[in-house]
Amino acid sequence: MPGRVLLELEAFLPYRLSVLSNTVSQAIARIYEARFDLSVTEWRAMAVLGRYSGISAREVALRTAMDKVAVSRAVARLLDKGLIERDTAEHDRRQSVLQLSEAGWTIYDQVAPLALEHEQRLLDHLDAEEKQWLARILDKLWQVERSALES
Amino acid sequence: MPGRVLLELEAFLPYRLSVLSNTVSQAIARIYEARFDLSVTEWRAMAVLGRYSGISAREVALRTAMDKVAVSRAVARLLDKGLIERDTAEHDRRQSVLQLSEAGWTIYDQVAPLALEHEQRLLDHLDAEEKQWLARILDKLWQVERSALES
DNA sequence: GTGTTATAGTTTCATATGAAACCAATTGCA
DNA sequence: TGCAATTGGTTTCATATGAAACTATAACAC
Repeated sequence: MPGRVLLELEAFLPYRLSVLSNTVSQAIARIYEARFDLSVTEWRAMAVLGRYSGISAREVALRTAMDKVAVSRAVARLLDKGLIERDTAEHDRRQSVLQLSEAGWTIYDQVAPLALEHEQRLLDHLDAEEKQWLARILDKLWQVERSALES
Repeated sequence: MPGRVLLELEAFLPYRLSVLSNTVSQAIARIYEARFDLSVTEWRAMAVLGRYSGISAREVALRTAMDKVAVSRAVARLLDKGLIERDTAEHDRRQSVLQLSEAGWTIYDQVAPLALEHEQRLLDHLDAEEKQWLARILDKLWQVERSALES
């Protein structure tokens, strides 16, 4: 066996990120999937629409890092459930103009605090210094991947 | 609008983890999907078998954080491709005993260095201090979620 | 020992997903 | 102008996925 390279999965950053991210996301998802019958993609779309009302599907895709097919389907289901409203942009009739409906806001106002609460519970286990480093490191890694995507 | 809680997706830890993790994993996956016709689940199974030869499917599932259905299917495909071998455990004939085949090791020896190289490229953008904090913080968050799962 | 319960792994079924093809509106440009 | 290339969004199709049902073996209770 000539100097074989062994990959220690438990210590492999991409793997650790993936597992951590999945367990965290699933924990939160369980909250709103069961209680409000929302999928992760649906909630993500609602979350950006709560923050940026009136944006197009394309912008939802950009801001949620979902692909346009996923957004198209999430939008269709949310329309179906009456949680969002859709118009056509006047300046460009290809684009949609999306916003939460009354009913959508009612759900948003229940889910958003729950999600933030869960995040807080997670962050509560880190001290102030650790939180700062985490934010900084995520920013950096984020930018690395962003620039890699463009090249 | 009575003191509405707004969720800023770009600053929401679970979301940032998810996006970062996905872009990182996909970047690596592209390497071996195209070149070696391996899916993420297949490679993960191979990775743990490279490190822990002779374990059962159940243990593969535990160590990869995949569910048993996913493992079952990955194992089936890897057997098909001749990249792993399967026996039955003598002490418990329900359990399988899995290991990489000759051909499996040949692929492993090509993919493992590529994966580690990609990780390195990512970590190269962090200085020593940042790397230490990252490791420490991931450990902590990991444990939080682990203990949450048990309760 | 027999009956019950638990575990390892597979199969089934219904749903989720992404790539590619597609349609419609817009832009670029000769 | 008119026509090719681009863009926003949807649909199709083939594949991935997970929950639940299932099979086979093992462990436990009595």
